[in-house]
Amino acid sequence: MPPKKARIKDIALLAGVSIGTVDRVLHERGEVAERTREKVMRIARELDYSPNFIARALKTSKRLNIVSLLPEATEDNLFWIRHPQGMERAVNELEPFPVNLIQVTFDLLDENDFQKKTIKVLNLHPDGIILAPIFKTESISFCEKLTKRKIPFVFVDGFIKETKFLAYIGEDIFHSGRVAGQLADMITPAGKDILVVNLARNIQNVHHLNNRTQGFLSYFPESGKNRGNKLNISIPNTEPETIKTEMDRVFTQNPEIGAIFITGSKSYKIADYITNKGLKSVNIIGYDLLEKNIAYLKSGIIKFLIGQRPEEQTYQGVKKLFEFLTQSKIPERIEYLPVDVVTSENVKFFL
Amino acid sequence: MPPKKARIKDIALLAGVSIGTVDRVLHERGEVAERTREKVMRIARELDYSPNFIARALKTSKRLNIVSLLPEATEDNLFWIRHPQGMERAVNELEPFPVNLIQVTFDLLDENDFQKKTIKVLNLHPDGIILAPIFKTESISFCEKLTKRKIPFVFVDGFIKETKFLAYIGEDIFHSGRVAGQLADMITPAGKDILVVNLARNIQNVHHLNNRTQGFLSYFPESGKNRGNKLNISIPNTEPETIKTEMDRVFTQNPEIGAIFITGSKSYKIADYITNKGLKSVNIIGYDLLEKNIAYLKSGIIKFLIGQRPEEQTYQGVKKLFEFLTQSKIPERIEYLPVDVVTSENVKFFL
DNA sequence: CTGAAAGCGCTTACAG
DNA sequence: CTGAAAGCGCTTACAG
Repeated sequence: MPPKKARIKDIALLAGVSIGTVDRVLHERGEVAERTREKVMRIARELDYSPNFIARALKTSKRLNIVSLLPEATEDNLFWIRHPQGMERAVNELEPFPVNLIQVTFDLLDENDFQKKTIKVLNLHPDGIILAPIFKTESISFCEKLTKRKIPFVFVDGFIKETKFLAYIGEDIFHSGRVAGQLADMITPAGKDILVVNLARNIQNVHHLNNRTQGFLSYFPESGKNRGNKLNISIPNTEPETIKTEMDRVFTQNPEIGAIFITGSKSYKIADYITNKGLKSVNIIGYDLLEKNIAYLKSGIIKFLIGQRPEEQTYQGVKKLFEFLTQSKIPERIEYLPVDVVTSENVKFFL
Repeated sequence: MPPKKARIKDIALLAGVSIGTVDRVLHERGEVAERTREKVMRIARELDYSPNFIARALKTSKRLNIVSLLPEATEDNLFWIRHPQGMERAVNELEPFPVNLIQVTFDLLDENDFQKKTIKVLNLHPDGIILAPIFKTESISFCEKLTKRKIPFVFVDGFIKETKFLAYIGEDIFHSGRVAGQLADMITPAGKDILVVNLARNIQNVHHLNNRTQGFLSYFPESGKNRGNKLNISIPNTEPETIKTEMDRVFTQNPEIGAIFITGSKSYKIADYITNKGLKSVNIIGYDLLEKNIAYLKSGIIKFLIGQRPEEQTYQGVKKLFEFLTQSKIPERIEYLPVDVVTSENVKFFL
């Protein structure tokens, strides 16, 4: 049995003041004599006072403003399509508590647009923010503003360690690459070569994708059985023509490629190429449960997809902001979500 | 903007009665004239009234009694060790709302003990129950009592479709077997044989394990590349001696076994055998993240473990009971959790 | 600078 | 059978 929770009434009684005064002290609303203030604070601490969250919620129908700033999901970049769902699910679950969710999106390829949108976000008077820090410099300056205004922010998809973020929820990038490496090693004959393809549209992702690549490659010398060459190419855009040219070149020089690892979310572009060429014995491993990737997973061209639970990232982001804002619960600062190994047989559970 | 929520005050006003009367009608506390009752009910429906859960929680400090009835985790059966953690996490998260969690456990091998414990559970005046229906007949009769008393219950680990359960949260048993089949197929040379081992201590599990076996085997004719024999044995107990005898016999008759699938959670017992024999090239696939299984996963003897999120099962069980009991939210009746594919590289995320 | 009072929406005990 | 009132713990506006 935990000791009965102290109420402001208890504090008031012990301090010999009214509950109004206690409230003024607790909320730092000023207009209180310094001596009174100190006394109240001391007693509150002694009683280990924390406000009754339910009573507070009943009284103040003030809605919490949670604002997200994430890339817009476009025809060309569907990775971001599931993030909103997680936030909406969280708000629904919180239901009787009034939470406003305002979703602001920016163009994944345009720093200027991001910057414009950060201003828009600030004008919305957010109580808390969910942020994907795609553009590093711009994100840092935005985060500094947030810190100055004491607006807590949660990172998803990646984090910038130089900022004072409340929490990061997402992938352990290097390690997810390692998992992919292990899978490639398992299903590829030991003598075959392995190709890593960086399909980077925008330069911002380079760090991210490099990290995955490093993780992938790190598996082999330490634990792998594969003895083939490890090749590594970047394809500057995702036009079928470009991909064909680059891939043709690689395959001409290295006919013994047995597996391809694509570090971005567009494995299906490479799967298109492999299908057209009729290269049946090449194992593809990629990221993210985009519709087109899943189609190739089911047809067997893609063997594994690594999932990073985009929906779960934003779901937990909203929940953690809520708990911090309403109950001062401090979350785990860095929470790595599991690296999901997805095949044609278990994919249905992840949708 | 949703329309403003109706309060009992609004109903009272429209019905021309006091809020006390409205409350009596809403709570079926009787002592209300039939005409009044009907009028109040009609207006409540028209206004689409639902109680303000927060105000109710503030007023009634009645604690909710959630009781779990699960097998006891023993030295010999550690699968059940993580279920309590999920429930405790849920209760913590619900925190400001008063929830009592009482955990009752029974002996996994003893129907009589189970039955005794069901009586104990009923005496605890539970508001809702988390149940693992290991013993079918006994579980059915217990569930009937619960239904009669209008006590909602949630199944984990398995469900009995003949009962009126509120929800099931757990594995899709057949399909998880299929996933295992696919993994075995991927990592085993096409010409090798594949062995399925049923390590069943208690007969109750047979249906469960058969189901996994069926799922496993179903993969090959439809989608597999493996052309070897599929063997299937049951080992009646887990004594090293027994295992050695049985396995020796199988290997003598079938020296070309390339993979072993263990349908229960004690793959480590088979891994012990394989290690002692020095059979390096046999791939083991098993279930559940027991410590000993994980050790073999890390050392490479076990290639894959299938995870069924035991902690998540009970976590969601408590949350769903809570939401049903306090807010009448009806959950998805059958919720299959993802079949987790766990390797030595991603295991750390699942612990 | 401080206190007393009203009220959030509901539940409960009491008076009639 | 019905109504009026008190109170859950907090916040807010007002009076002094």
